[in-house]
Order: sequence, then structure tokens, then C-alpha cells
Amino acid sequence: MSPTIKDVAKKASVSLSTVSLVINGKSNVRDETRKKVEAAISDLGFHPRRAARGLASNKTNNIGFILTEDHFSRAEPFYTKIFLGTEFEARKYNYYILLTTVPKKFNENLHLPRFLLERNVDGVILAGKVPTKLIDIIQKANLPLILIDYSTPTHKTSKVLIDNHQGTSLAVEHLIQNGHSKIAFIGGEISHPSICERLRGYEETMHKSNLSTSNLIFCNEPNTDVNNGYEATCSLFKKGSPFTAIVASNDTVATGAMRCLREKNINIPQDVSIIGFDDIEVCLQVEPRLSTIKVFKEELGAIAVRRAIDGIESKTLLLEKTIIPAELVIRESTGRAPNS
Amino acid sequence: MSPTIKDVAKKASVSLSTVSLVINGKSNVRDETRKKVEAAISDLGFHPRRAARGLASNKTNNIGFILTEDHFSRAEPFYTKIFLGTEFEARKYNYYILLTTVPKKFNENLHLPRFLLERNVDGVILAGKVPTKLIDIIQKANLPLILIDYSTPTHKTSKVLIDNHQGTSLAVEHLIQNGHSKIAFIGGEISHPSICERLRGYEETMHKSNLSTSNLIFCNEPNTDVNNGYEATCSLFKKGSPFTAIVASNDTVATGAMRCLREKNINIPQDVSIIGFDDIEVCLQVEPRLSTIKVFKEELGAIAVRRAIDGIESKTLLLEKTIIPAELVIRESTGRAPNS
DNA sequence: ATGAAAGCGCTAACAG
DNA sequence: CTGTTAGCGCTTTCAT
Repeated sequence: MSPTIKDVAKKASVSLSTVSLVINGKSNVRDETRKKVEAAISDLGFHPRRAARGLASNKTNNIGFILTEDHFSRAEPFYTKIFLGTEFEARKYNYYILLTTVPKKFNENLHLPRFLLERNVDGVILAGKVPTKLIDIIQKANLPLILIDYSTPTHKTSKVLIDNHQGTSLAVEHLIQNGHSKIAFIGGEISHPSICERLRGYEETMHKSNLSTSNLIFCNEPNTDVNNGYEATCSLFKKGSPFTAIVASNDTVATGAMRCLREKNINIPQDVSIIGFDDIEVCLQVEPRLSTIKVFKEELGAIAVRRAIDGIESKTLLLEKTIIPAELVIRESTGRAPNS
Repeated sequence: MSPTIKDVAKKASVSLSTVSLVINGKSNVRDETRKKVEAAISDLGFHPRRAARGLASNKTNNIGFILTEDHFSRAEPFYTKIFLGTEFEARKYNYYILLTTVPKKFNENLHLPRFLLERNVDGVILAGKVPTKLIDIIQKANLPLILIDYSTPTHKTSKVLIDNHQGTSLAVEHLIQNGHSKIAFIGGEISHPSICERLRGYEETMHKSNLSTSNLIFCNEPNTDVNNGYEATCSLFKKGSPFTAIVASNDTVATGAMRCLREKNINIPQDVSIIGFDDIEVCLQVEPRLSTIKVFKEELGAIAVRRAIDGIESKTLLLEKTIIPAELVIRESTGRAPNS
């Protein structure tokens, strides 16, 4: 058996409660006593058992991380990075992250995460678009809740968001500086607030520069995967205005667009420039390498964890909204507009 | 406060221990009593608190999942899928997965995962190449241990492996059937047993068909990322024999090779065929779509969880070695050899 | 500043 | 088959 607080107490010749005070970093311990206890702890290689602490203090030191199944499989590299960010940050504060997924069509009787039922988390982080019913349930359970990359007007929650609007602004400005004026926007799932904001950022920046967007927006796709990018680009060719650049709603969509361009023997970036959003691995694996708007994914996760812990430890659920700027990354898929 | 076993006992007019017996599915409870208890449980929406169970039973119902940091960032989509496989399977058995990473250059005093120190897991799964020191420590702690996609001759452990050898055999045979005979193998990190086996599978299948591999193997790269694939292919051009097909040690390496081919204006698959290994998302995002050897990643994770639970619940650590076959996936990057 | 004692919610002998 | 009882290892009043 590993040593317990009792062993430590004996070794340091103090009482159990004194050891407990030291473990929990409470102030009212004489320095000398603290030293003694700390020595005993490190001598014995003592580590408090979580289960015991949890039972006594009614706290789990776990944070639940929930995303929808299809988000995690479709946009995997994006959410994996966010998750990793949460894990690293949680470690610093001695929390564990419990990750789980829920189906897109969520049924609260079937799919409620176990850690919610078992009250095995002190707070919850939701990433991406999630069922609003799930938000309701978590709020009713009175658990600190942080949304990442999602927000809904009907629910008041803390959230950590990407500056999508600024992101596509950056993208459009970069293209304009390269002499482009006929710039298209493609990608689906406008129902996701982030995608919608990306579209708005594009539109506003275009209009601010007196550029037309008519017949240059193709967002009727139901999703944001490779095929949607491909289809949207096909539509752009069939029904759209002429263009020399494409802003894609994310990197995956951009790769679909690239496929379409290649099929039509259009050179990137000589004939058409293309820029993505997110900065996932694939940007470096396609040919040419994809310019994009970088999202600080690990940071999003880390900040969410800090907010969650704030909520857990302060007991006052203050609602904070944090917006993280995005950053332009220029690679090989964007260049001067033809004849400019 | 959520209901406790006490509330259930009162409601069902039985004792605490009877409720406990029901919860734990022990057999010695009269059917009628069980029904009564179950009704009370569902009426109250009772869920046993993990911390309490854990403390009383000295069991956590957690399984630790450890991988090296650079594995998780470099070969992220691969390991993410394995991790997801563990999570889904663990759910069925009421376990949680605690994921954490350790640095490649592992120092046991600095980097020992918390859940090991705090004895907060009942078993451990290691994925990919991990420090052997870590294996030592886990075995010394007498925790059931399962390796995924790794094995070391110096340690006796249960493991779940990919049939790498058969995988590259499949790849080579597919190419031979398409008229290729000058087939190269590229990719680095032969120190990883999996990569080494992939090389061996290639070699043996080539030799079995009386094909030469001389000056067709380029594996001096230190890693298996995009650049290594690129560099290995450059070497192949500079120092190698002529070839019409490439077997890459994984998909990421394959994308690097594709970059090199494109730079040299070599068409895939008209001039050179290329096939990867793993079947990660990027296969569908590059142009042309990459033929590959599919690894059942979620399955690897799921089986590892079952093995771990076997070990936890049986208390007898039997060493099992499970090998999962790989599968040929033909897409657009492989075709008939030129002039055949 | 430190110690004594109660108890968190459950499991696990043991009795009956 | 069911109930009684004693902890599991820690936190947390409450005294001192």
C-alpha cells in the first residue's frame, strides 16, 4: 500500500489535520512545522489519494470536455489541438480532463455523458457546436460551463471565441494587397456561428473596399468537409462570377476547392489564389502549401480551462467572453492576381 | 445533494448492503428485492459516487492512456483515432480514460504522469514508441499494462499490434499486379519496430518475386513526417535506381514524396505510383487521393481497453499479443506501370 | 498554530 | 438472501 496521510503525520510527529493543512497550502501553519511535514511527505513519496479527497471535500478535480462525435471525426485535427491545450493547462492546476463525445442528434435520456450523471466533474467545457439541450442540462446542474468556439444567443455562458471576423478580414486584405478584386467565399454550414462570422468578415471587408460579392458567395453546403469545398467550388464555376481568389471557410474546405481547381487545370496561385482558415496540419501536406488564417487552438483550450477553474473555485459564475485574434499565415497558395 | 445509497435503501426498505449488492450486480439477491431496489434507484435517479466507491473498493475505474508528446503532435490523426477507440470502448465498461503525454526524452522524476503517482488508474495503455523506463515503472507498480503499436524485446507485456509486415506485402503485391517491378521504399525512423516491419514486409515480398531492392530503399531519415518523405524521395532520385512506384512508410511520408514528384513534374500515377500506410484523413485531401494500407485504429484502441480490463478484473496478468491485419485501399495514386 | 473527532458515500466481511 | 458494522483516506469544524 502506498503511504497515507497517517504515515506522514506519524513520521512528522504532527496530527492528521496539520498534514492536511500543509497539503492544501493553507496559511495557518508555522513555517517550521510545514518544513517538517514537507520533508516527511517527500521522504515517503506521499501523494494524497484522489478518491479520498474527493469524498471528503465533495470535489472531483475533474473537468469534463464534451464535443459532438461528428465534430471530432470530421474536424479532428482542430479539436484534438484544443483538447491537448486543455490537458496541458489542467495539469498545472492538478485537474484531469475527462473527454467524451455526444452524437449530433442528442437525446438526453440516451446520451448524457456519464460524468454528468455521476457528478464526476466540477466543471464542463463544450467545444464547437453542441446541442443546446446539453447546455440547459449542465446549467441546471449548476456546473461552471465554458463554451469554446461556439455561442448561442439563447444561453448565457462564459465562452472562448476565435476572432473569425477579423480572420477573414485579414485574408481578404491580403488578397486585395496582391491585386485581387474578384474574390469568392466558399464553405457551408452557415448555421455554425463561427462559419457565419467568417462570411461576415469577408463581406464587410469586401464592401469596405467597394468590391462586389455578388455571385461570389457559395455557402449552401450542409457541412465543411472536403467534398463540400469541392462542390461549392464547382457551383462557383457554374453559376458564379469570374474570380481570381477564393477564401474558404476552413482548411478542409480549401483542400476540396483545390481539387476542383486542379481538375479544371487551373494553376494555384498563378491563376487563382486560395486561402483557408484554422491552420491544421494538412496545410503543409497539400501542393501548393496552403496559406491560411491561423487559429491558436491550444490557447483556446488552455484559456477555457483557466476560466473553468475560476468558476469552480470562486463559486460565483461570472460570465466572461474571451476573443482570441487570428493570424495571417502566408504560404504558397496565394500570390499576385493574374495581370496585375 | 444528489441521492445516496442511503436514500435508495430507505425508499426500497432494504439495507445499505443490499443496495450495494444490486448496484454491483452480485447474484445473491432475490429477484423481487432486486426489482424493488432498481425501481427506487431509477425513481431517485441515483448514481453511485465514484469517489466513494473508489475509496471503499480501492479501485478507480480509470485507465491511463499515455503517448509521447511528439507522437501526438506529429502523428496526431493516427493516435487520436486510437484514443477515441479507447474512449468508446471504456464507456461500455464504465471506465474513464485519462489521457496524458510524456516527453520523448523522459525523466522519471519530472515527467511521471500524475495518475501514476496518485495511483489514480487501475491499468495503463501505452501507444506508440514510449520510453522503456516508463514501462519499467508501470510494471513495478504492478499495474496491468497494454502496449499499442509498439513492442520491445526486453519487456514482457501484453500488446496490440498492427500486421505491418502483411500490410506492406499487400502494397507491394498490388503494385506488382499493376506491372511494376522497380518499386522503392522510403521513410525513416527504422528504430520504431513498426516502421522496421513495414520495411521487412516490403523486402521479403520483393525478394519472393525475384525483384531487386538495391538502391531502392531510403530510410535514413530521423523521423516520419512530411519533410522526411520529401528528403527521402530526393535521395532516391539522386542516388537511387530508376523506379516506377514508391511504398511509403506512412501516409504523411507519402505526402512529402508527392511534393518531390510534383516539383520534378512527374505525374502520379501515370509516371510513378505511390502508396502510403495508415489511412488517415489526408489521403482524401491530397491530389490525387492516396492509395494506402488501412490500419484499424479505433479497433486497436478498443482491443487494448478490453485487454486492460481483463487484466484489471482477473488479477492474473496473462500476456497476450494481438495482431490486427491491415487492409489495402486503392485510390488514385496507384495505377499501371508505364509501358506495361 | 495544532489536535481530536466526526463524517463524506460506499464496499466488504461477517452474522444471522 | 439480507442486515450490521467497520473502515477506505482524507477534509473540516471545533476546541484548545
